[in-house]
Parts: sequence; C-alpha cells; structure tokens
Amino acid sequence: MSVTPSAPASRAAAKQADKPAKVRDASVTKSRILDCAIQEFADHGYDGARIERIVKQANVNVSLAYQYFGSKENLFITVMEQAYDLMRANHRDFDIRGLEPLQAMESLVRWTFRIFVKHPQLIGLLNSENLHRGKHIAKSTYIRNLYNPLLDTIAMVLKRGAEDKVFRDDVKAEDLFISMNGMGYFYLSNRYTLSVILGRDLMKPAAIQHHEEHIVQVLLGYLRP
Amino acid sequence: MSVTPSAPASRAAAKQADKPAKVRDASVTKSRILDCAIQEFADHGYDGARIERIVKQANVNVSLAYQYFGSKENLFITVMEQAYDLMRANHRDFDIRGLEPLQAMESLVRWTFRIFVKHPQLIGLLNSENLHRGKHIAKSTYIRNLYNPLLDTIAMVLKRGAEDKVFRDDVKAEDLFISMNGMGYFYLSNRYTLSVILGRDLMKPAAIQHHEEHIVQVLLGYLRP
Amino acid sequence: MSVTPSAPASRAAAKQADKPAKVRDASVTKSRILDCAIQEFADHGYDGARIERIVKQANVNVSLAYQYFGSKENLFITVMEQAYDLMRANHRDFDIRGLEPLQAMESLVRWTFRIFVKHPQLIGLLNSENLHRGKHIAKSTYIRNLYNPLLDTIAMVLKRGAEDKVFRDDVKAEDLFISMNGMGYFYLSNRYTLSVILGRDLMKPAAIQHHEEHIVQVLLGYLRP
Amino acid sequence: MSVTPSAPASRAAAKQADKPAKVRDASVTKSRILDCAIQEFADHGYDGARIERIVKQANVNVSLAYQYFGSKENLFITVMEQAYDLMRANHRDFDIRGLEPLQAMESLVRWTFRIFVKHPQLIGLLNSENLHRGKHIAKSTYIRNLYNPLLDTIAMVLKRGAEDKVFRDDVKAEDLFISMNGMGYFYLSNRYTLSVILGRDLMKPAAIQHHEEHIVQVLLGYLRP
DNA sequence: GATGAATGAGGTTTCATTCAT
DNA sequence: TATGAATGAAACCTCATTCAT
Repeated sequence: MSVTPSAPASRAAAKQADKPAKVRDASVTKSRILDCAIQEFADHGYDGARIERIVKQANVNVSLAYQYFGSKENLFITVMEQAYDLMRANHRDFDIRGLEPLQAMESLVRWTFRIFVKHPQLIGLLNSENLHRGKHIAKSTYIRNLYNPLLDTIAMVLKRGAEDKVFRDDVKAEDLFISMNGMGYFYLSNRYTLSVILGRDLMKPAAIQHHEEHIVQVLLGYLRP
Repeated sequence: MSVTPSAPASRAAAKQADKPAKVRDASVTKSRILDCAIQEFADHGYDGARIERIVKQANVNVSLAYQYFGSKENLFITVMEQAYDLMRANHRDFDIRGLEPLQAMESLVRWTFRIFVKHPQLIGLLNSENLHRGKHIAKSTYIRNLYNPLLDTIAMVLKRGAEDKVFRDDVKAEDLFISMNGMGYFYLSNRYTLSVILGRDLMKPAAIQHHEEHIVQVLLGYLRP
Repeated sequence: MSVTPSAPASRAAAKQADKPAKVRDASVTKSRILDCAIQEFADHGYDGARIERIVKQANVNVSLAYQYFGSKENLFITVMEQAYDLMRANHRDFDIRGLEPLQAMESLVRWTFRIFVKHPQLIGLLNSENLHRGKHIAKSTYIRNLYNPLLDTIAMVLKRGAEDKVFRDDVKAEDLFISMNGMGYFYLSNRYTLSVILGRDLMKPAAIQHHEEHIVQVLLGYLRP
Repeated sequence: MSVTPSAPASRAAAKQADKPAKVRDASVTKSRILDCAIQEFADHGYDGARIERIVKQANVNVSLAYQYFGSKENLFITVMEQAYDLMRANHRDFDIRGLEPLQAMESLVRWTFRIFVKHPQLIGLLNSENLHRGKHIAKSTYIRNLYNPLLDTIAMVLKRGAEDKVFRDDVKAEDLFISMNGMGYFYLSNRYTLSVILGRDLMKPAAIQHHEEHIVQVLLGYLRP
C-alpha cells in the first residue's frame, strides 16, 4: 500500500475532503479571523459589517471571534491598526536613495496611488472610519502614536528639489501630502458615484493608468519653479 | 363666543409655546421629514442611520415616514436625489460670463470647493453611497439621467483658455473635473483620519482657507502652458 | 346555517378560537407584561428569569416588552417597585383603631405573616434582590423614598401597650419589625432547604397555621412585661 | 553560591513572588477550586455564578474544573454539601455539658446566629438554593441523609429546662429551631432591602451585636414559663 | 494532572416595518 | 393626514461545555 502525497489518507482529512485539516493554532486562527474582518469591514463599513459573515468566512464560530477580540468595535479597531500598519509599511518600503528629485517625486506620486490600487480595502476602511468621525481610531493609542514616514520622505525630496532649482521652494510637505493622497483616493473611493456622472467604468486598467499619469502631470506641473 | 382661525386657543397649542402650531400640510411635513433624513443619513451613513431618530427630529410618527417614503431605502434614494439636485443647482448658479479664462477657472475651483464646505452633508452622503458601491443611486432613474453642468463649464473654460494661450491645450475636462473635486473632497471627507496623522484640526477656518489657496495653486499651476 | 351564540363568528375571533380578540390598549398590555414579569422574576430570580418566557406568557413579543421597559434590568426595577407598593398597601390597609394593644399586636403579627403567605412572589423577589446586594432597588428613587407605614403602626401599638402596662416598655419598634417579618419570611423563603432537614412539607395549610400560632406566641411572650 | 530550600531561585517562582509554586496535587487543586466556587456561588447565586470567574480565582483552567466536577450543577451540589457540612460541624462543636438550661439556651441562640455572621457565604448559598426550590440539594443523597445535630441539642436543652421549671413545657424543638435560625438569618440575608427601608447599615458590629441581644431576649422571653 | 483551542445553544437587545384606528 | 400599538427577523454577545494534546 502506498500513499501518494497528493492524497492525504488521514482520517481528519477524509472527513472533510474539501477542507484541509484545521490546525489548532491560536495565532493562525486569530489572524485568519482578522483577515476576513478586514475584508468585511472594508466591503460594508462598520455598521454594515456582520460578525456572522466574518466568522463563516474564517471557518470558525462567533464565540471564538469574541474570545479573541472582545467586541465588534474592538475587532474593528484592530482592523484599522492593521490598515495603518499596511500603509506605513508600504510607505517605508519606498526607497528614493540614488534618485534625482524629479524622478523621486514622480515615483513617490505613482507609488502612493498604487498602494490604494493594490489594497482597495484601505479605501473602504478609511471611508467608514471618517463617516464615524474617527471615533474608533481615536480609541487606539497605537494609531494615535503612529509616526508617518511618507511626510518625511516628501519633505526631504521637496528640499532637495528646491536646492537643485527643479522645484519651487514655497511648497509645504503637508499640502503636497494631502493632494497626493487626495487625488488618488477620491478617484478610487468615489468611483461609483463618479461612474454615474461620467457614464464610464473608472476601474478599467487603462482608466486607472490614465489617471495615474494625470496625477503625475498635475503635481509635477505644480512643483515647477 | 367665536374662535378665529389664526388664534388657536386649544390647550394642545398652549402646551408647547416654542413650537409653531403643527400645520397639517402633507408637502410641508414630507419635506420636513426629508430634511431630517438628509442630516441623519449624512451623519451616520445608510446603515448607521435610524428611522426613529429621523422622525423624532421631524416631530412626526414613524408610520408617517413609511406612508410617504415606503421604506428606508426609498427614503435614502430620495435623499440622494436631493443631494444631487443641490450640487447641480450650485454648479449651474456659477456664472462665468464676462470672466477671463484664468479668472474663470480660479473662481470655478474655489466655487467647487466651497460647495462642499457649505454643504458638509454632501460628503457624508457620497461617502456612504460609495461604501455601498452606488447601489442606491443606481436605482434612481432620476439620478442616472442627470446631466452635469459642471463638466460643460469646465470644458468651455478650458477651450477658451487654450485659444488664449493661457492654458496648455492637452487638458481633458473629465480629468480636471476629478482633480478639482477630489482635492477638496478628500480634504473634507478624510479630515478625521488626517487629523490623527497630521495632529491638527483641519476644520479651522484658516486651515480651510489655506487649503483652498493650495488647490488653486496646484490646478492653475498644472494648467500653465 | 345557524350560528350558536357561544361560537363567535367574527373573522378576528375565528382566526384564534381560543384567545379573546386582543385589545390594543397600551396600558393594559403593559400591565399584563408587568404581571407576568413579577411571576417570572419571583420564580427564577433576576438571573434565572427569561424575557422570552415573560412575553410568551403575556402573549406579546419581545420587542414590545423592550419598547415599554427598555431593558431587563429596568423591567425588574419596575417589578420591585410594584412589590414594594403591594407591601405598603397591605400594611396600610391594616386598621388597629378600636383594638386593645394586645389584640392589635396579635392581629399585626398575623397580618404581616399572611401578606407573605398570600403573595409568595414577594419572597422570591426579595430573595433575589438581596442576592444582588440590593443593587437594583438602589437605582429606584421611588423605592428609596418610600415611606414604610408598618414601622409607625408598630411603634404606636407598642407605646399604647406600654402605657397600659400590658407590654414591657423597653422594646424598640425596629427590632420588633425585623423579628416580626423575619420569623414569617424565613419560614417561607427557606421552606425548601428546611423541608430537607425537617423531612416534612412546610406548606401544608395546617403547618402554616401552626407556624402562625408559633410566631404569635413567641412575639407576645417577648412583649410580656 | 548556595541555594537555601526556603528561597526558591527558580524562574517560575521568581515570576510571581506572592504565589507559592503551584503544586501538582489533585486533591489540593480540587479543594482550591471548591473554595473559590463556594465564594462565587454565595456571591452571585447559581445563575449568576460564572465558571470562568471561579477557575480564574483558583488559578486553574476551565477544563480542569470540568474534569473534577463534571458540570456547573454538580459543582454547585458539591458546594452545598460543603455548606451543610460546615453548619453541622459548627453545631456539633457546641458543647452544653455542664451548663444550666437557661445558660445553655442563651449560648445556643448566640452560637446559631454567630455561625451565620462568621460564614456569610451560607446565607447566599441557602438563598440561591431556595430560589431554585431546593432542586439541587434534592439531587444529593448525602444532604438528604444528613442528620442534624442542632435539633437534638435544642430538644435536650428544652427538656432539661422544662424539668427544672425554668422553661415552659409546651415548646416544640422544631418550632424553636426555625425561630432561632430565622431571626438571625433574615436579619443577615435581607440586610440590603432592610437597609433601604430602615435607612441604616445593619452590618456595623454594634448593630449586629444589638440584634444578637434582641434575639436572645425574644427567645428567652418566649421560653419563660 | 493540566492546558489552550474551539464550539453551540441561547440570551438580551435593536430596528425596520406593518396593523388598526 | 396622522398616530400609537404591535411584530419578526436578525443583530451582538455570553457561557457552559467539549476537543485535542
């Protein structure tokens, strides 16, 4: 009798042919719940999200989610912390060493937009949280104390560019930070209401690509001395 | 003894001196409900909104709201129609006749931002609707068929500016429309999460004013030939 | 086809032959819920009581109970207020005018015991509330401000008896109040655990009657000068 | 470097200086759980008690409590058995040899009251069990077959007192047993609801002492021939 | 002997909605 | 036109209990 690796003969596996044997590992299960929660909260917002759906997706039961996270609100706060971590990590990954100010800024603009394109959940989560006036993140000391690396990067590139006379020298990093994020965020977050007005699908790859070019042109145009 | 119609001597009226005697006028009552609904949906989003709160605010009975609007969803759709009407009306009010392209565009940019500042409910409503992937406005033929005057105005100003050589000639009205709205919208809609990151209050009049100038600079900078 | 008078042919009645046509009267319904709640809380204590059972008994649904009482705790508080009202009303009904001190006191003792016998719910309610350290009644300003008529009656009888030299003159009304209530209350409240120890049923009418005589003897014996 | 036996240097012990190194001894652990269970059930009653709290207090795992006691109900039954044991043991400790009937009875009355004062958990446990109509102790053959020493002691003292003509001779031991227990029990068990009525704290040492004297007077007064 | 992970049944509460007048 | 009474489905959350090691 031989056992092929692709056909697990264990009894546990036999019981539920489609599902892999469930591992009893708290941290794995916990993060599985968290992942599903991110999706659910991003898709439906805080009020529209359903614990039931989250745990069904995560293949566990409701009680377990409560054992791990305590309450819906607490789960959401944890989700937001993950979201902020994700943004920060992405921003920190961006490396401008060895790039000319102009090149660096262009990359930065594209990069910032692409984070939102790549992680559309961020849009939904931030959207919902702003609807709630930021009351959930206000409860997270973790988020409140988070340092934002993007702002510094922008400031640094701005300074170099001004020194090299390729940028105007009266631009504030915070203003640029808001514009940079805003132009991409709005396009993605309001795509549904915009679609109705503009009568076309904004999520087609070509359309997204086009908007990225547009953002680059607007912001670099603004920076010209 | 006679009772004049304009001077109600009833005890009911005497009970609440501050409130005007409730008029039994269907259209008045209906629009009172609608006004309160706008506020509630803007404040809490579709899922967070409560019929109970709306009617209490409007000083009517729950059943009456249902009689007039049929369902929560239908009430929300009507609210969104009002919101779109409001935006359209504001955009149409904008008059560029007699203005130079540069002046016209600057006014347009400021005007667009100020609409959102003046009617903050628009932010909440659009926010919520986008969280729902636009599924409610999709059910309104009224909104779907709405013609947007702003786009045309932008196109017209762009054309004149290009002819006068004060604008570059490769700018698309739709792109500018998105940027114009996005830079203001994002600032306002994400003010709560931004406040946490930036550590300051974005709604102070000076801050709002500053951002308006910033938007103007960015967009006019971009349009320079 | 004939219709017998005992078989109501109305459609409403026909739908539910066993139940009388439900009257839509808020105060009636509310007090029906309250009555059932008294029974449920008395039978099972606060923690053991089930809203579900209360409303099923009252022939309404859960939501209505919440509409009227807000929460389980609030319903319980209302129940306790009713209980205190009941005790007070009973005590006030007791009339000693025209009775000799000895006679008056005997009647008072019997009367006090009989209130508990007649309203066994009082035992369960007080039992549960004391298990909770009185935390629910502490939330009722109504109960906190309640004046207790029994104490005064006792004091009055004691005074007259002492003047007539049929009672000792060093008895404090509060002490007697506690003894009077305690001897009856304990017998009834602890009947189940006592039954196990004594091996007999304490609730047989003869047993109850016997205990009443016993209480009378003990307390009047104590009062003898 | 030497290690003295009284100063455990292990890391586990160092971690929690206040707690003794946990001994892996079944009977010790079991009785630790039981002790915590007594407190929890006494404090919150059967329905209000939480397994979670018990095991946390006992510093063990939920599963262990189930391994030892099988179910919440069974644990409670064991708790009640302990309670009855405690009462019995206390009553048996009472020694009347060499005391005059009057002295003996006075001591007995005080002793009975003091047991409840000293072990307030008894109140909570009996309270809860009576709320449940004694259904848990009914399941314990141990408790059902328990012989009660107090009753015999009372009977004996009564007999001697009647022979010596210091007590009336028509007093039944069972009646006195109930009164004796009831007067003390009620004072303690209903202290919270009584506090509201009487507006004072019944648990102050002086108040308790006063009530003890009162009980003695009432019961000895009753026994006078 | 002891533990951490996981479950299921059921509890309280909320809320959009309809009924009856 | 307007109201108060009543409902049902479903939401969040709890808790005794069992599984697997």
